[in-house]
Amino acid sequence: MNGSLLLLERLGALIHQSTRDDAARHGLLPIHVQVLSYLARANRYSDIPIAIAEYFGLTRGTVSQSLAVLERKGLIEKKPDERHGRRVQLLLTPAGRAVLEDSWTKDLDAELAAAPMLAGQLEDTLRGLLTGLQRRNGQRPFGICHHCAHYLREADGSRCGLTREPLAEEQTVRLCREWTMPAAQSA
Amino acid sequence: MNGSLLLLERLGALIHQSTRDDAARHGLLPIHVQVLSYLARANRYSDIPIAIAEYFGLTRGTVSQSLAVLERKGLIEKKPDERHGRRVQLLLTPAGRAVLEDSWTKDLDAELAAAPMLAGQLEDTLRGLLTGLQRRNGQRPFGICHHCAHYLREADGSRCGLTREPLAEEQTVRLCREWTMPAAQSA
DNA sequence: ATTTTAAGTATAGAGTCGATACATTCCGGT
DNA sequence: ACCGGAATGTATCGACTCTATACTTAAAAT
Repeated sequence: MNGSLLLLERLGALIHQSTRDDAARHGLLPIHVQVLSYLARANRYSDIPIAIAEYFGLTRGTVSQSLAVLERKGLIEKKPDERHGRRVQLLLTPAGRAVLEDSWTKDLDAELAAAPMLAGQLEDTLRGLLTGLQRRNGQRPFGICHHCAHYLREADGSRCGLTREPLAEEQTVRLCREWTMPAAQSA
Repeated sequence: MNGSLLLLERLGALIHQSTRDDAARHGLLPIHVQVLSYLARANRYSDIPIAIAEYFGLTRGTVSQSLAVLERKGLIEKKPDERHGRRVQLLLTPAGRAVLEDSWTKDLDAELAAAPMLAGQLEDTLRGLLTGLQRRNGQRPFGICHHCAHYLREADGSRCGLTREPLAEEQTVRLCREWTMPAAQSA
């Protein structure tokens, strides 16, 4: 029995609570803010409803309704994808971006600065927990291109080996639902 | 900007998601399981609706409704408190206890065992984060008697200096909403 | 060309959650 | 003993989540 277990459970509850407070300040619910935060960090393969469903472990129907609310409030825009008939690209509006400005993470940041632990070590531990939990839940890991098995560095930029498309530098630091762990670090 | 920030945000989302999965297995929602888990660890000063509202940052009305659901499903019982006319003591039924048996924390436990960090160090860091977040949210800290400023060790057992009542040993390891940090460790 | 899969939507039902109003009990001071 | 406020719990309304189910349409596989 690990003593950190109850602490992590409580920490999860507090994080959820802080997110709820943030959301309430804008007349929203936690999942709304979480979706906005996700979209602010998703690349062009991942700013679609199905990716949100996978990321948060929700059904497509649930996500569809939450997105309708966000669109009605003018926080996101739906843009049909010409190349894939059925797909809808989700874009943050300036108003949507503004919601992310004041966040509980400011507080967390301050607390972390005072934490009596090496930052890198804590990061490694948390990353390990995340990866493990995701694997156990049968979820996609949602990493960034630079550390992806499909990432190809080329003479004049980079390319995704899965879609064969060139990648704008700005896209490669965003979350991707196609992310795959390279063989080298498959521990 | 701390790198652990996004990790903790994602970890919070995953914890919530795991809790939702656990709850769904019993036809419940996350908050239901969280309330049951809380009641399993609350002492006799803290197994009342108002304490749950404080612990999870919800209004009394919201908690009242969730408790009605749990009672209707036979997972808790409400027992009027003779000494305090209006208060209601909340007790887990065997069925309620059974819900807590299979939990995502089993997975988390396994992951923690493989974590490349000293258990005590991680615990200290997490405890610091918790305390800081709670203070920033203006919440009660909800600790256990053994580390409480009101805790009095006596010849034949122990006593709560706030209520003047003697404490059964079994009660002193449970969460208490009256918990106060001793001056010595007020860092 | 036909089937299967993927992606999104629509709808109904249970329940959360906040807001508001209300009832009851306790506790303070006078 | 009385009054007023604080604490605790409940009732009700409205917006919304979330699942389940059924339904579309487009892409992929055979």
